[in-house]
Amino acid sequence: MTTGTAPSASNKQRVLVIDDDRKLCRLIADYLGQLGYEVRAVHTGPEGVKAASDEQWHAVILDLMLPGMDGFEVLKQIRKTNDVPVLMLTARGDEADRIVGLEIGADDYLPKTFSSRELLARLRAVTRRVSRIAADTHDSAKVVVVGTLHVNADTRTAVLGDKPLVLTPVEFDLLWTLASAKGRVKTREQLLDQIRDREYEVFDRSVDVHISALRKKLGDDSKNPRFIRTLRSAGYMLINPDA
Amino acid sequence: MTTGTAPSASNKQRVLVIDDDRKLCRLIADYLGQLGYEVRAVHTGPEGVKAASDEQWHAVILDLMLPGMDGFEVLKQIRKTNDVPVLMLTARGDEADRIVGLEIGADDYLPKTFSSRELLARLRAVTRRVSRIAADTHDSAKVVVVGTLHVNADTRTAVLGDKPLVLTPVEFDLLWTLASAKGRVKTREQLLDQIRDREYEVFDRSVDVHISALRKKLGDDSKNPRFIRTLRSAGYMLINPDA
DNA sequence: GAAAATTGTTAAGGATTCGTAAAGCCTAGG
DNA sequence: CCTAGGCTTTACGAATCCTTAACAATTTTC
Repeated sequence: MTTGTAPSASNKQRVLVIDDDRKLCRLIADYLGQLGYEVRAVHTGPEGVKAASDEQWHAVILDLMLPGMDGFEVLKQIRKTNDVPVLMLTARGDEADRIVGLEIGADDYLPKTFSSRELLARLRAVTRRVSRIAADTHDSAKVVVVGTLHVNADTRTAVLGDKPLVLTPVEFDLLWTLASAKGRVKTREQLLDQIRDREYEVFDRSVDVHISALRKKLGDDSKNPRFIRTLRSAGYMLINPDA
Repeated sequence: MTTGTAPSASNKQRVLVIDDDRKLCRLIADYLGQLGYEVRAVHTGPEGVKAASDEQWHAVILDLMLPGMDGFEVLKQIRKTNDVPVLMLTARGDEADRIVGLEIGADDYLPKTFSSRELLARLRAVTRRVSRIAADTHDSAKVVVVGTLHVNADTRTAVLGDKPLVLTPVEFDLLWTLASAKGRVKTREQLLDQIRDREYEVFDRSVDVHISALRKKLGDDSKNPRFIRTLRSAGYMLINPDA
């Protein structure tokens, strides 16, 4: 019996905040953290783009006024690889910005002077819309992209560049599990849990063997991996090679 | 099941406006009309609920201040049968209303003093994700076409090329289930759920047997299938042979 | 630097999964 | 009660592949 469709590792909603105002970040993180969200804040545009493409998020909160790379540019970069819902932070009443933002693919905006309740309401509205639509179309965005690697849980296929990979069932489940947690470690125990209905014993090497096979098919070198990194005495992690 | 995302006869975007302010309705209709939208306005809550459930809309613009039935109630009624994107019209700055609206299922709001550009931007933002995702899933269609195979749920018939297929009830249900999820895996459990009121046990082979029968009637070779592909340890998938 | 711990890799058989034929079983209609 | 059609179960062969065991390579510990 395969699980295969588990969308994410934990069931916490993961929110990425991109804002150079650390105080505001802290505020948001505290408030959402209390409510059971998992929040990470980064403070520059490039960091934000990287985080958005390296890991899986349920929503992104993006400040339009960033030093260096401007918020619109960040949004555009994110949209190149990602359909994650994006909430823009704009100055209250700055209608032009909001319009441009919405037109290039933001999902909503939040006035800089938002109340915590409004933040929560908008976050919920925006993620609800996504899940509602996903439920409607029976298409729960089951694709994860990591660099040139595309993993599709609907068709259970993986494509590297333009070459489809021929994977065994467990290899695919393993890759999917790693992909939906890209940028975060997965222990052997978690992996075995997800891909197989089996107890994990400390001397169990089967995960290692499958990883080895996977790496071979990915053209990955275990000593200097582009995709699957080993974290000694911890587990494995799928990483974004262009970073 | 209604969705509000189904394409209408014309490819015009259809927008329903629910507002007792006829002047404002006219304004919206004119502006959106120029841009190729098809707009209909109704001026009471009950009319709005009826129109929303009777017809397919791409978006609804809803005034919260309605005589008689209040806007929130209208929204709740609509949400009972319908997932169409809803834009609320609220007084500028009335944060409490906006939050309540978002919480009971609105997708966005529009200040009463909106500019035409902002209206358009929000309309687009709200429908963009829907159309993006729903583009290739005609989920209310009663006919699915896969290459030369046509499956019709209304008549419960399937035709391959010009030859009608003679299917047993379960075979048809199975084919229909696969057809309405074409291009995506269905597990044996899901298939059994849909076609039969029966528990799935791991040693249950009846799905396999029906698939085998279906393939025979489809002239399909299980090792190199044109229609029904086996995904080992996962399930079955209907594929488009010319793709 | 040696020993211990951890991970990488390979190859082989034992286990799983699947396709399909045939037998058994159930139900509706005579 | 019998029949016929259809669904499920059983059985077995074939193909695939998962685990285990063994050894090599690497890193950490002492």
